[in-house]
Amino acid sequence: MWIGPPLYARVVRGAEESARRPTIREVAAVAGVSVSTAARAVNGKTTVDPELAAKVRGAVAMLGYRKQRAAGSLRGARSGTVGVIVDDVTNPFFATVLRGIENVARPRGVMTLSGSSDDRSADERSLVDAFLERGVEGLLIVPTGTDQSYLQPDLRSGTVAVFLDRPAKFLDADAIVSDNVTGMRAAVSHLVAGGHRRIGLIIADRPGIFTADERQRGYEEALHEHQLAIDPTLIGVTDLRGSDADAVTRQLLEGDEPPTALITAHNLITLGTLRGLQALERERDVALVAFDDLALAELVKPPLTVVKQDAYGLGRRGAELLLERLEGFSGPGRHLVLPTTLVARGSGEIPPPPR
Amino acid sequence: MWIGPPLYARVVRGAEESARRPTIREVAAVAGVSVSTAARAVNGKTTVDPELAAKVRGAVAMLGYRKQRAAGSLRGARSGTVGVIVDDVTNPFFATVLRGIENVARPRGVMTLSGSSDDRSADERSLVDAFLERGVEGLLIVPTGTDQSYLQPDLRSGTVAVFLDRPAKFLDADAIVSDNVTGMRAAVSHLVAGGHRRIGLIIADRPGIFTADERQRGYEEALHEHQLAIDPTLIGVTDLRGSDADAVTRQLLEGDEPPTALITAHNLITLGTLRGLQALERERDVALVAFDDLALAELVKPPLTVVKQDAYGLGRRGAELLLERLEGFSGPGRHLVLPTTLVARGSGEIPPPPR
DNA sequence: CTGAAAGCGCTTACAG
DNA sequence: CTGAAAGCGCTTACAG
Repeated sequence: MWIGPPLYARVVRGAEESARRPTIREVAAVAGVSVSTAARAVNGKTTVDPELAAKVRGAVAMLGYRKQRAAGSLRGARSGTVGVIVDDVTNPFFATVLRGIENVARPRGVMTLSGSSDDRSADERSLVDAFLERGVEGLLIVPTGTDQSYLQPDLRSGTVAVFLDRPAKFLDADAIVSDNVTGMRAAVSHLVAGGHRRIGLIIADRPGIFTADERQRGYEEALHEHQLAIDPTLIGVTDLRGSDADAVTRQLLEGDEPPTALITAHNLITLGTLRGLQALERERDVALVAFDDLALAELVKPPLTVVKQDAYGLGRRGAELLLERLEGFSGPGRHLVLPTTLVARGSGEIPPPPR
Repeated sequence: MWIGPPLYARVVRGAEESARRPTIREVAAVAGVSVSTAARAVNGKTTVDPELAAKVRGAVAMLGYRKQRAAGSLRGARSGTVGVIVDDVTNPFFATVLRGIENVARPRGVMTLSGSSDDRSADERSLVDAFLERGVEGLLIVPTGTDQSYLQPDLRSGTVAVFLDRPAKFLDADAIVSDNVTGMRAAVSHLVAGGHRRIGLIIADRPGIFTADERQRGYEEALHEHQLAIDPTLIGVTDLRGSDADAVTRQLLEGDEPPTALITAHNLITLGTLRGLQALERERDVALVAFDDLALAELVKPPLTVVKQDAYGLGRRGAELLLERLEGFSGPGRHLVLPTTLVARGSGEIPPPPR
């Protein structure tokens, strides 16, 4: 076998001082086998003479060889990456979704590229572009409100997409969501059972966002079911992130016929509402049921009654749906709905004032 | 120009029904230019006739072309990815670090592969392996305790690594950490100034973990400075995640000469300690200063006095250090220390009981 | 400003 | 079980 000068030089120098990474060709040269055999050994194929495989392992260790999957993926090998887009990793709900994905994907050799869209469609799209350029096999997306039909061509050419927490719009794809309507109905029913008739809802101003719409629908359906009127003065609307939930809460409680109980539609709103209640010193006489659990929920006074979502399960099951398709499943989009759980801790069991 | 049958067929069919992604070659064919020119246009090089560039853009749109960076990175083009390893994304501290990284890297065209090590060295290494196989240009790592010298060969061949929250061991590399010692000293001094003499510390059992060691050192130095003895019966040790901090706290407070104030060494411990204090109904008479802020810290009773770390800054500045090296900076490892801030909210201002 | 050609590091049939 | 060779989709000198 003839070894050209540059290769020869590298092999002789070993891994000492080069700026380049060693290649499979160099591994093969050092091990004294062909590139094919070196590649087979590196990839753990069983059809390799154990002695040669050992030589290859030795060469790999000596050179500090690392396979570059990018090269193989050009020839059709899997890239072993998926792209994940969440609203904001900094929100524990989405961090938990991400961890659920990772815990399913990683043991199967799939790593996650991730990014936060901050619920902006433009950011969602630029993240999708960036991920696809980088060869992800699939996408797990918490979609923004608008429209996901832009993914159609990519789905046709083999990319797989699964939508988390909210379904895609104008696109047939797998989706996995929480049972927002039932969760919200449970919150309302719990308060009604506790004697409340004036139940306020504090929700973010996100028309078109699935979770917001569904939760509002659950609220209205439950009121209807309990023969209670939908009173717009009981519904407080915050900005997208719920950063003014504090003020909105106070306003709601300072109305003429204020609610005796409140429901907050997501975890960031809950923070503001708690602040508002504490500022008014009303946290012990206004009932509160919060959508989403919080780390300190049991430790505030009174402890927070919540509707828990299975954020981790959203990630896990979503990743499973994706991996099934990467391993060959094809068929129309599947829609999974994960149950929510009402956890009574105290704040939701405050009775209405006697009248 | 001769177009072979398969290419021709694809072009004629358009993006309709293929399972393959369109290539730059097809874009070039449709636009009626050479591959070189198509590539130049796609990459936004200015040395392209505007008319041809427009044709190329048209072909790109028509075919739904997406560049495969993997191919280019084989020829030396940048991969536009970095790998991030944190302890656990589910911990808001690390999620914020990750977001800080993303917010610096993404505008510069660099996407993040990420994973949680759960503070296990084996997981750290397998994540590093997985990321390097996938062609990351650099690594941002919250290292586990052991030893990072295994990265030496990769650093020599051009990989860049920056260590976050804790420095690397046995490896010369950039690192950015919080000022744990000063933060802990501030906590102790604050309590001493409030009249406390018996100040307990609840810390995780992580010998060799930089943050734990430094915080314990800060605690001991500050006691020394204030002429207070280091009393082992005032130091409670929890497991790695602080999941038994509840029990450890109660034990500490039920000793013969219990502390009148407590310091918790990280956010997960704080949750357990608060639970322990509430169970004993002592949260209003034992002072508490917590390392790390928490979402509901202002809303518990009494509101939590904390030593805040700049988690976001850790991510941002860490990413900046990394990008500087990717853009050519070389030199010995730099070490940055970010200040911490004591935020007095109530729990840390509880006076010791009169004696 | 444009195009033909080489080559990055792998994987993958194919022949032995 | 092994090896020689082709080729994935780009980028990059190089020649015009």
